Amino acid sequence: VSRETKFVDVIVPLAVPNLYTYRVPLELNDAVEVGQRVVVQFGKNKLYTAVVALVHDKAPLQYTAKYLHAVLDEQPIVNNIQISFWQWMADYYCCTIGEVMLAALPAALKLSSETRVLLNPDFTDKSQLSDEEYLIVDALEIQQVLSLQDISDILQKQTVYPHIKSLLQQKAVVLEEELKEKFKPKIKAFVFLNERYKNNTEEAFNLLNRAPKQADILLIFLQMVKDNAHGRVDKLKLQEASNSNASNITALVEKNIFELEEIEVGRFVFDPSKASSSPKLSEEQTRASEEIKQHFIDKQTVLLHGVTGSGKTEIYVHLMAEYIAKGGKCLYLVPEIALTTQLVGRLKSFFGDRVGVYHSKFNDNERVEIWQNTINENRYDVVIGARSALFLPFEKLDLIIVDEEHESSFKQYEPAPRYHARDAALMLAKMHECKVLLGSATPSIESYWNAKENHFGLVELFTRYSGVMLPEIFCADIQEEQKRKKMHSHFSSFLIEHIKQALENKEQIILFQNRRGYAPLWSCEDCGWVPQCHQCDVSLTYHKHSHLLSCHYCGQSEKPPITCKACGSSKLKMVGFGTEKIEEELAIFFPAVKIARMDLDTTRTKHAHANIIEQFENRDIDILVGTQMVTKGLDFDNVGLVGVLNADLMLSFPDFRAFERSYQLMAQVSGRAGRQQKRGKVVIQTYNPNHWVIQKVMYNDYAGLYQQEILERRNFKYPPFYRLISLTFKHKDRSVTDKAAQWFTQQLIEKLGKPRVLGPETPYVSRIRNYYLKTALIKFERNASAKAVKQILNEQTTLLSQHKEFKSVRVVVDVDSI
DNA sequence: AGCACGCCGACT
DNA sequence: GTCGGCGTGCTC
Repeated sequence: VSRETKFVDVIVPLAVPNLYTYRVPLELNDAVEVGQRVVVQFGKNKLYTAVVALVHDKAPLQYTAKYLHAVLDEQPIVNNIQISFWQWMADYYCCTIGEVMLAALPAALKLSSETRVLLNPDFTDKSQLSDEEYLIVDALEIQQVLSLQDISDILQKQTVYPHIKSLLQQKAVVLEEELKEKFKPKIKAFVFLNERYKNNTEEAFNLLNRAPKQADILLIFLQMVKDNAHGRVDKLKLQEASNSNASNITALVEKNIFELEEIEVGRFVFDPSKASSSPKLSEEQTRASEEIKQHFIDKQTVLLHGVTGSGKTEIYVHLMAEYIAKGGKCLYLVPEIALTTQLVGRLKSFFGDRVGVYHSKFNDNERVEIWQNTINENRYDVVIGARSALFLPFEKLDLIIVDEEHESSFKQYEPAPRYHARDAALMLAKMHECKVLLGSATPSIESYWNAKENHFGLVELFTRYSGVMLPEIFCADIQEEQKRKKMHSHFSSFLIEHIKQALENKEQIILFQNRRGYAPLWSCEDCGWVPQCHQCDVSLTYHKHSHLLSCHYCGQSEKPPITCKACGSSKLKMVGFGTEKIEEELAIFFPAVKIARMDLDTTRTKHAHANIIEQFENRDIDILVGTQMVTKGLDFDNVGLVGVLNADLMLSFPDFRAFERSYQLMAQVSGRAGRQQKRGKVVIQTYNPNHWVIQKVMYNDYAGLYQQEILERRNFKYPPFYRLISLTFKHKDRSVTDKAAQWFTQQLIEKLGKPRVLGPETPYVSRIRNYYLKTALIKFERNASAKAVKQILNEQTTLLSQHKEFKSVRVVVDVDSI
């Protein structure tokens, strides 16, 4: 044991800005390492699990450091790269490293203490106690242990600490902080035959001649164990197979015929690797894969742009297999929603149990298991996961794949860290010195620009893999049909006709209605025109209470026009309709048809999403109505028709990405149509069949979309030419929020210059849980120093927290907000 | 995030 | 008068 006094700087799991220094007790000197979890007392008496970020010998000068309570791990559970990655994320996304740690660690690794109140056994004289104190002591005599919440319930009061404090002084009670280890390894019970009866089963059966059920179980056991090298059988499976219960088996154990063994098993038991070789690539795919490798020679990142159905997944698998053959490790990131059993199954068929899967629908214990398996670096060759998989403790990564790179769900909004997984992956790759492959059928404008500017390598695939033709795309002109009175509520006769046809052909149908279309827009009933902001290139949003149209970005507002600026009609009104309504109406038009809906409401539970997909695959559903969910990662082989119910609603969403997103959604959902032998059809309902974005969709012209859109982005100062940081101000008093937001933006304008600051603006939802909201936006040139801007922003936030009128106003900072 | 301290209204 | 509510500041 070394004698010198050590100190550790730790990350506490709270939204506090700094690392905190603790003194290491001498006896733990050799036990403490960077990346381990330690127990520290932080504040009055709370214990927390902190992670060691630095071990050093410099005693703090300003204060006396507290001692560490304990070291939880023998080996680090977090490596140095992760700590740098956390720090980068905190700096870049303007949050605390504690918040990053909270997001990074699976909950079961973050134990925190609960204060427990116990009676002091030496305490007898209750005469001096107050009424409340008496109540507490009384309850403790019955229950022995109480939590602070229990006491609060008993007293029917919020404030309990003063009473506890008084009881402590009178030595009536003692406090205890209990830390609970939350991770429980999964235990499985196995049954095996007692040695004595191994070669003499007859004797065992003789013992059971008056217990037919048990004899039955033994018989089934013997059958099950036949092709089992270990001579053991899963207790639950035996129970199931013999249709018995736990006590039947216990009886056999008591008779010493069976023996029980409890074994810690992984939660993820795969079939043994099928060791299938990597997939056969088509000529096109081989070319793409070779190009990717060529680019990797001098580029860290490659963008793979391949139309839907071009077989990007096979290319990923092929590439990963090559890396793995050289001993490499891969991370495969997908949007949460695309992480379907279909995809995971495909990966497992190639890589067997060398695949780890990590996402938010796993429970804590499962996540800790993957975490620990990742530390044990040879366990997985590939980890497939949603954005949080970035935080796994990889020792060394060689390839990161970000599939559906354009997906906005890679960006986390709430809570902090508000990070974008694709962008964070690029940084993580830099730290691991590894390669990144971004893949999409409809790349984000930013990524495509990066590729065009030679920051990324670009590889494109224009043909579909299996020879399936790209679908035929039609427009249904809503305006035209309205004139001829042929619209049936939300359905054009054109679409209805195609639905009928598809049903007759026994083909399945997907109808797509964008939920984001719920943004309240003011729109012309005759031509679909939506008022636009003159300086921001976004649609104006209608605010009912003020009866004003206002811009989400610059905050300018105006009165709704009386007549349509496009066609002169006076039929202007608020619009928006959702999937539920569509499903309802559809059931009226097609009463005999099986219709299902897939959106956030119908997929809340763990397996709901998979169930709907399975039903659709089994053709138990004829028409699937859904939101964006239906556009993601699903491969069905019998979809004859895809309908987009209202393209205009997404085109006029008040967001500078409206066109990009509309194109992506329409292209992705169209990609669902088509069968092996037959070309699929897509019907897009719109007021503006000539809208340039719809035209690009119809001709599958991504390059055209990009060319047009990149001009708009430059003109209106949006990414990739400018970066955005959005600010949200919150306070309980409306006028305080307003004034603070005004003051803050004014200060920023002085420091950053007028054109770089927009707002403040009242967001559409202007009050949440009694907090009034205001928003503002910082826009700055791509080549300006983001660090400098963030520093100014941080200084300004500090000033706000010192301002006597505004100090209680919260500011939420969202960097690269979408 | 807790928890303490300190300031203010509404009850014994 | 005090109890208990809430705003503010600090935690190594």
